[in-house]
Amino acid sequence: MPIIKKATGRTGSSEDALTERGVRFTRQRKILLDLIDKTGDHLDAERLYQMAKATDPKLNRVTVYRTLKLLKEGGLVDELDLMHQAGEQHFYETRRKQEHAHVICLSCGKVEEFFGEPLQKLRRQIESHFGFEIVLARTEVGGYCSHCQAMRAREMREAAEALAVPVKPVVPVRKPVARKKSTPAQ
Amino acid sequence: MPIIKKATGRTGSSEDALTERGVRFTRQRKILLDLIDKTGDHLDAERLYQMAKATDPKLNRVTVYRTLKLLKEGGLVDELDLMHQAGEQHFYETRRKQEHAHVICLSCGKVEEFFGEPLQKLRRQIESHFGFEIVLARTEVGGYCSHCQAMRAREMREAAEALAVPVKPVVPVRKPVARKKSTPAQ
DNA sequence: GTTAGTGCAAACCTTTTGCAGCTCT
DNA sequence: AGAGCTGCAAAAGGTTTGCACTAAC
Repeated sequence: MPIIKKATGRTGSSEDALTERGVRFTRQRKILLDLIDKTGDHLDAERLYQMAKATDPKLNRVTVYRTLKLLKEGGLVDELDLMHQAGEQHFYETRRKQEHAHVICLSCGKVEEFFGEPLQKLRRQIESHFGFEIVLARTEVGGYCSHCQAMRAREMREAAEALAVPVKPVVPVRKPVARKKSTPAQ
Repeated sequence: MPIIKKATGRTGSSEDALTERGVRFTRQRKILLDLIDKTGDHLDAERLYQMAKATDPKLNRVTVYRTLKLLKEGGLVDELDLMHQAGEQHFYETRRKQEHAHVICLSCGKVEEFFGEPLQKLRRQIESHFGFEIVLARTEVGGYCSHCQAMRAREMREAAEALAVPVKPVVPVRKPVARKKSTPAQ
């Protein structure tokens, strides 16, 4: 398997990061890298595939997976799970200099990014504590954003009133994952 | 879907944690909860299934998944990805009072746990920064343990000597996931 | 002209679902 | 008795692989 050179200088685009060591910067890879780079969002493979098809209708889903694997191994993109909020797929973002945590609202799905010194401190402590060489780190936090907290409180109150029982906190339930159902003869 | 009561007291076993709110503490669930509780390891669904079958050969894989989902939603167990070091499966551990990070060696697969104040500080900062209500948090760190660092250094030196080229650091490559292959007519 | 990359189809692993029958309480 | 749970079979979602062909260097 080819190994791609880690981005060291980043003179301009990410193009410089590839090329060395026999890795080819093909049309397909250019499209995909551009998409990941330019979209601020966290995209998953399927969405990336759909977007890439707009530019190149012949581009195959498999190429998306292979490219993502390459970029991931080369340290150009990071893979996220986002707490599996929407299923088992992975999400991708271009690797940034500054490490950050992802904060996911389990109700509305909004993702916030948190930068802060505890992350650096954590990293240093783990390295010195275990003599560990960190290659990648990922911290994800799931819960409820301020907006959804208010909404949930209201819903809970209304439900309680409707049932005429005293309000009692309930363990939060993750929204059921929207699985695509087969539509048997609609 | 039934909701199970969060463990509040934990007087002895985890049994008290269930029972309320119509959730039944069945033989199968007892077996599985015991396994997760007593094994220090991080088990995935398949391994858990195999181990449970030793006690109850009729226990079905589906029951494992359903039980894990229940325990997860009830906050009794935490789900880990362990950096997908071994594939796409999830790993489980009983929820502990003290939050901790998982440190995974990408070479030998060893998992260490790190407790430390940066984790608490991170949590507090995220809560106050976003007004976020944290339900669960997960931080995973991948890299090389001290043992494997030495090993990799040696291997690299040897490879370099064999090729008679100057030593040059290489981007670490994740070990290929061991996929079960179909054995077409051996 | 080589070597690496692509597309296609088919496999693969992990997890979920539908439903009839069983079992706790 | 009845809600809740289990097992079974079958499906789904997401990802990977084998192979012949194509494109980048």
